[in-house]
Amino acid sequence: MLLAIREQGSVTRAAEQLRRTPPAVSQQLARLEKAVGAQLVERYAHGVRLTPLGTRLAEQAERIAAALSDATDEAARFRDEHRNRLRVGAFPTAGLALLPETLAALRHRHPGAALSVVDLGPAEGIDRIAGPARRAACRTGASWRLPLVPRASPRWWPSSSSPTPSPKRWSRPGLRCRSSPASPSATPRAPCTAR
Amino acid sequence: MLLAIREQGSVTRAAEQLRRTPPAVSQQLARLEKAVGAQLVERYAHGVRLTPLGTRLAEQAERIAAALSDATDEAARFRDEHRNRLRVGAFPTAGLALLPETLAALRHRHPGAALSVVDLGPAEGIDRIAGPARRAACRTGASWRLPLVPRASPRWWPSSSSPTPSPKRWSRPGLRCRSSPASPSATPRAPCTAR
DNA sequence: TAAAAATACTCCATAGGTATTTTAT
DNA sequence: ATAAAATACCTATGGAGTATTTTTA
Repeated sequence: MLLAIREQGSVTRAAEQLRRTPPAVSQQLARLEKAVGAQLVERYAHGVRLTPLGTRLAEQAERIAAALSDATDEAARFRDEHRNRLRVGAFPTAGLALLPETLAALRHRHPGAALSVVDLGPAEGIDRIAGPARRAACRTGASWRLPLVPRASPRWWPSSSSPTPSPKRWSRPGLRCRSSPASPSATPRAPCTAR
Repeated sequence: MLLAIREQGSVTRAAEQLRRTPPAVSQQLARLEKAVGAQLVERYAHGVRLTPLGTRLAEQAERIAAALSDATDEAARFRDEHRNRLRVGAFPTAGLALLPETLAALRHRHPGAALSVVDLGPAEGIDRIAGPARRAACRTGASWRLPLVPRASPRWWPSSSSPTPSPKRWSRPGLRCRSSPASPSATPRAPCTAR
């Protein structure tokens, strides 16, 4: 507010700039002056001027505002860089049975995440995870007839022993997530999951 | 609070450091995480660790806190430097008649000012203002028998024409003050005043 | 006299506290 | 099982609004 007052040379115009009413600005200013213990502005005919101390404090306020906006920028940039994009591969049977609640839980834990699902046969698609393109982060699999042959990089988790977890526990934390700096990957309670 | 959490590695201990209860800190943290839109800490057995984004934001918070404390230091330093010390010289008759309400008004306008009064004869004491020592900022005088001989630097204001100003106007703004960077000087409605 | 700023007051949003539940090892 | 964190709920401080008065030129 001090910066707006300095810029506008008037409490009323500062209030306009800040989308506030003049008394709000005037009262904030009064509180600041009380806290500082000295006048920061002096009135004149059509507005208000900063005193020497007011000017100094306004310069400090500039630094504070800059640091503050740096922080919000930083956070926004970080969020952009680490936007969660998760592609899940699943064969239809498993996908139908497991993915809805898994995805629901994921959405709940990571509201901003961009989730997508690709349809894969039980055996194919490991390359999508292990291969250089990394076209999927996570997939379902099952040792049914074809033995799964994990290559070097994928990691496997066994499915949970409880086939139907209680909705209470499931609703929020049922989904275990292992965060990695680049992209968090999830461990749904599926027959078998690879990343 | 983020800084305290980082320093203590625990919400509870951070709360102790901040003289708050743990839920207060936890809720602030939750608000910040909601505002940022991402987790800033992760729980473990006996406390909490900052996430990478949390760490970055804590570093920004350090800058903000530094700027903030710089500002308060600056204000305190300014106040110390500009502590208002005002020594008024007056000859007894004028002092008795004029100084009480003058000083009361001064106190009202400058609650932090250190006011003092020295007793001077009508003619003596101009040196105290004009001289190199500047031992007084302001004095009363009168063209009674001895003509006043202002030297180079003192400035003179004539007394007010209204001998008894209304208490309403007098109480707050009746005293005109001319602020100078070093030491404000006042213009009481006195027979004659020099600075 | 006319503008802008400062007050008086009222209301509501939000920070913080107490009591309780959930989590992690 | 235990210590810590998170939640639910409540209270109260204080920021902002409306209406009014005071101030400055």
